[in-house]
Amino acid sequence: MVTRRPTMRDVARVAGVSLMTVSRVVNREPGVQPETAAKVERAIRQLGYHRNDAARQLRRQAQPTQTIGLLVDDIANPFFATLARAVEDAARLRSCVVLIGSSNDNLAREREVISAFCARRVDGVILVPVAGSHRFLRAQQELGVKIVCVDRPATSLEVDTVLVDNRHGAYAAVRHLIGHGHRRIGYLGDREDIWAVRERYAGFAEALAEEGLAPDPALVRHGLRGPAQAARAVATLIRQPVPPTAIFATNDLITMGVIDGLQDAGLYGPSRDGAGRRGDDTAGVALVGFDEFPLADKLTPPVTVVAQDPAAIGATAAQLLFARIDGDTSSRRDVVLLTRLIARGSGEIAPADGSKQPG
Amino acid sequence: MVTRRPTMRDVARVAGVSLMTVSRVVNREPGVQPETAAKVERAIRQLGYHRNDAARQLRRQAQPTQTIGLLVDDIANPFFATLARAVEDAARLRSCVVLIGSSNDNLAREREVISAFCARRVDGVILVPVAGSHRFLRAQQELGVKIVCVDRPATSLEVDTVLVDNRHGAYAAVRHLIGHGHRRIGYLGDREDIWAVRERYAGFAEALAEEGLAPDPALVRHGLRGPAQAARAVATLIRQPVPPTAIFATNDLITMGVIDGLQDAGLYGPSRDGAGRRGDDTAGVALVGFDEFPLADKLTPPVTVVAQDPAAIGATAAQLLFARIDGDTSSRRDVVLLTRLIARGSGEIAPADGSKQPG
DNA sequence: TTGAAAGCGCTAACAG
DNA sequence: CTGTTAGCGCTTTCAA
Repeated sequence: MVTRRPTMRDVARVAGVSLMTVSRVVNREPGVQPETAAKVERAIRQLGYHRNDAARQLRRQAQPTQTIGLLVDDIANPFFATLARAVEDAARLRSCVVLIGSSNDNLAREREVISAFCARRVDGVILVPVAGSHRFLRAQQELGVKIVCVDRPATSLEVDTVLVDNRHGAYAAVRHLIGHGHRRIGYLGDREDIWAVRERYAGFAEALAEEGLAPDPALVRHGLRGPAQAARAVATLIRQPVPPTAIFATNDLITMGVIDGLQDAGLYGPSRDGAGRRGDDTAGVALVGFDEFPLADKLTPPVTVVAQDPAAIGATAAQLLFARIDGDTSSRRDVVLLTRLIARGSGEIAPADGSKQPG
Repeated sequence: MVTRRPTMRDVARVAGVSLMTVSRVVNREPGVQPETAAKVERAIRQLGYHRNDAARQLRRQAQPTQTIGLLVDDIANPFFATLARAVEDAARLRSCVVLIGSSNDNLAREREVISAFCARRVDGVILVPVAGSHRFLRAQQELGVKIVCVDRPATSLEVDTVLVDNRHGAYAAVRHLIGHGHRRIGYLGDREDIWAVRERYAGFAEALAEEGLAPDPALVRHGLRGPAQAARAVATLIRQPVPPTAIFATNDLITMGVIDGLQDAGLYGPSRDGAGRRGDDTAGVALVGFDEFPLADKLTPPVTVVAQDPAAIGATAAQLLFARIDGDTSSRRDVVLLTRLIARGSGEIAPADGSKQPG
């Protein structure tokens, strides 16, 4: 049986007091006789009354709704899921609730979801901005919705931003491979319209340049979406006349795809006597991937990665956002968190061939 | 600069019409002169007007808020993250937005989060119920909040539920190990107060019973929370005088911990010449885990699992919930989805010893 | 086709 | 300490 929700009026009637007294009790405002309050409490319990926050919000105008939005690329991705958890934890400490959405790297969808968030009057939004212009957010910003960008900066938007040192992370990864004797290093990257991806490519190129090398177009693949495409791409790379001896992958999904592709080719796995289906006497291809991922340390060989800390990113973003919601009007802040190279094995494999051939 | 949000009144003034006309245009109601509508549209754009859904809701009473809540154990867990994504996708098709929360398997926290959801007048909640009584949800249910339980049934609550065949999945896993010659099978399980865990244990016991065996207390560990505890537990199991030749793990996190523990003991990894730190000449311990997880197929050996389909679970739950929100008042429905044993290698390892010793 | 009035559930600002 | 009045932004109802 669905009953009408009891209102303060109902509670007031039952308790035999005025509506205002109920309001005061409900909101724990001081200055209510304990006995009166007790009567009201009793009525509240009896009726199963719960405050209607929407109505409350309507009246209290500028007051925060204690609701924020979180828009990530894909909440099913462990990286964003961990980030989301950190945001949620921070929000809960403030009795704030989190609306979640996945943009799927699609600007129209991002817009649509943000719109839905704003229609519910969120206090703020933490956003992994997709490529393209975010000018449409300006309007919301001017209406007081606080915005923090994460993972990538938004174009045409003055907002706090939390990033990691993508370029240096990629640089360190490639230096690491170079340090282990590699000269022919393949690059498998996500869509170039993603800022972080461009940064990582720049780091890749910078490390090569230091060695007097330049990215070899035959060893570079852009625009990979997901593991399947990465697996196919790596398969073509290693079938070339002079294949790469090492691979740099620009994110977790691509790294997983690369492992898949290399395993299929017998170029990833236990060092000798493995069931490699071809290239029996090869020592395998070295691999460093951007992004930590579950079980990276459990593979054979364990995967060397450039790790970001998604929980720290989420917590930082939440901290910035709530500061703004609390009235911080200082100029825009950019936070850059460090990445960390975790050497585990896959990145320390020596080149299979004699190496040292000129770039 | 933060401006006051424009209201319908503002739009009406600018457009030179009445507030009601604006309302009609905003809600695409028929019966407005195209020219009048155009004037209003122009004013709306000029002012950057957006409808205040909270106020709208207030007046439209019983109408849905197009907001649902999703409460999982931990959104950072890939299983729940994937489920969440499926729910979100279903919601988006209805312009419905999703509030997310993690209960951390804590009843008080569950209550708190659900409370926050209901204060925002969600139309419904998809819930992974923690152990304990959920009677407090009855009140919300009577006020019209639809509830669907997922992964575990809720006690003292009449609600639609989406489950998987936990018992049979576990049974199949253990039969599989028995079929490969194992008789001493270890059990590493999560907290017994979780319904699904009890079901899985029952399936484990049932498979053993068919073989005339009973669970050996020395090989059974309950109450494991997370990979670290599982790793420690497996370490003690295998140090026993007569260790298990195979392990059944009741969820993804425990499976990962087991792999960790076994790797440390040199009992998991490439079959020979591995860098096993002890037990050099052992063939390793067989392992089947409940739950699929990323990279399970990439480990050495690849991990045999009983897979659930979290996306299907989420989609099913969303379907049930939205049917209720749309007015389906039929009696409670329980959906049970099948699990699938995926043999990959770790579950097909033969017992290290001569085996065949009596239970 | 358009508009005026009333009121959803609540709180701010005053009275008593 | 408690109550009255007005009104948040919108929709419902009815009248023009």
